[in-house]
Amino acid sequence: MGTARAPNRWGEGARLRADIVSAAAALLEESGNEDAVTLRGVARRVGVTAPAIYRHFADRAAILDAVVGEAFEELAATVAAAAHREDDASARVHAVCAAYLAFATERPYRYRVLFGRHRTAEAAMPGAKPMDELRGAGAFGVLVDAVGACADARNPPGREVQLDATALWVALHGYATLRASVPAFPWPDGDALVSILVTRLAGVPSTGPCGRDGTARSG
Amino acid sequence: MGTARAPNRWGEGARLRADIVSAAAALLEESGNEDAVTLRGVARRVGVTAPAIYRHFADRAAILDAVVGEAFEELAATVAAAAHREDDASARVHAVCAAYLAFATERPYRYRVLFGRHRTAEAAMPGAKPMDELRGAGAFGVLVDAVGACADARNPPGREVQLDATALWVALHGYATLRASVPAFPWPDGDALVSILVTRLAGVPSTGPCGRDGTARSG
DNA sequence: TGTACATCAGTGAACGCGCGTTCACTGATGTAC
DNA sequence: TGTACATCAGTGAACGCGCGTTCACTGATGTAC
Repeated sequence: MGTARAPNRWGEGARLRADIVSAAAALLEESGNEDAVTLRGVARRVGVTAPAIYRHFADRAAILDAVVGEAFEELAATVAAAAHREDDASARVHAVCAAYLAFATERPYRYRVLFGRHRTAEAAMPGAKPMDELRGAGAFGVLVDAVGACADARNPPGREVQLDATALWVALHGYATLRASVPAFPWPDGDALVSILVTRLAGVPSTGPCGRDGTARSG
Repeated sequence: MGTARAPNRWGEGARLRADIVSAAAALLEESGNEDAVTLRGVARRVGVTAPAIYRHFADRAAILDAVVGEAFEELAATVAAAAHREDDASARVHAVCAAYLAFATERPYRYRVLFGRHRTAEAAMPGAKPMDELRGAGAFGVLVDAVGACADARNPPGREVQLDATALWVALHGYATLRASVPAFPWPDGDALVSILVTRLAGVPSTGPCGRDGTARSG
């Protein structure tokens, strides 16, 4: 693994930084374990000796922080793109949720590292922060906007958009992680469960009038 | 840490096994990290040398498996007890969900190890299993029964109990893990979110008639 | 055009550490006769 | 009641390993004069 690599030329040292983050993300995706992403392993993967990492990152933790930051940006970009593709408010909520779940399904460990870390410095900070200081605020904001637009369009006023969006997010996250962790569970086919979560939690119709139920399970 | 310990007497060697599992669970709860539960760390905690572990466990992984097995039993017992304390069908669903979340809140890392492990031998098995072969089937069965009894009592037929219970479980899991991972998020006060999830996903009223909304947020 | 020097991007060797696991052993407790 | 032996429940030393990190260094590329 990790063929030797010619040194970058003057002024191009920053390329190694990007390669380190990519290698760390790939290692995370393959090992499925944050602790398996070692500094030496990343160096091997990139084709560089271990001390070379220190020119770009203060320590091992900084590498993982960079992976997390990049993953948050990817997630936000993914759901924002899905939102922009849909004009209809209800369809947009469904599309955003589908994109969110697709990200979690296709990159399960990258997704996991976003919200699955405990005991980090960030998680240890007690009390609420303003939303815009939270990593992940971008993706959540897209969801809030989509749910809000849908509420404006057809729901009675008084529904609390932030609360609805939070409930929906929580449910999507649970589905994303459990489906990966407990694949042997008899999950319903297709997107039956997603439809139920979206329609019931955000008050968004799936098709036809604003009903409570999602598509029936075909089983 | 780990004061020296007199050897068990003849026939009482099994006591060490129980102590090992307890120590491993405690280490998990304190470190917040499965990989931090090392065989040597457990031995230190128990007050025994490392090789003594091998009299009771084949290897390090077997210790963690035992912790997981015990945690699944604890969770099932907790939710079953909550269910038995309530006669009213709707109140029972709420009580079961509250007990589930309380378990996850009070023992976050023990909870996390139940459903938060990826790439285990079990998780790698593709395809669905019969429910009763799944670890965690006990706790989930309690939830299904509670939701089912509530549906019998007041909901129109045709709602799919298994599907409703799955949606509810997924949402509870998401809430339990996210609240621990992202404490800085502006979570709604009290059990507003839980009420919403229970009432909307399982069709269970919180108080009064069978409405769609949970208790309003006081914020 | 040449040369001394500065800077960049990394290498190679070494450190101390804790880990999982194996091995031969020890001392206390029980059992057969 | 005594004694030889078996079993149990562990100990102590050692192994090879990969880890994060530090240190002095090398060779290529640029710049000042």
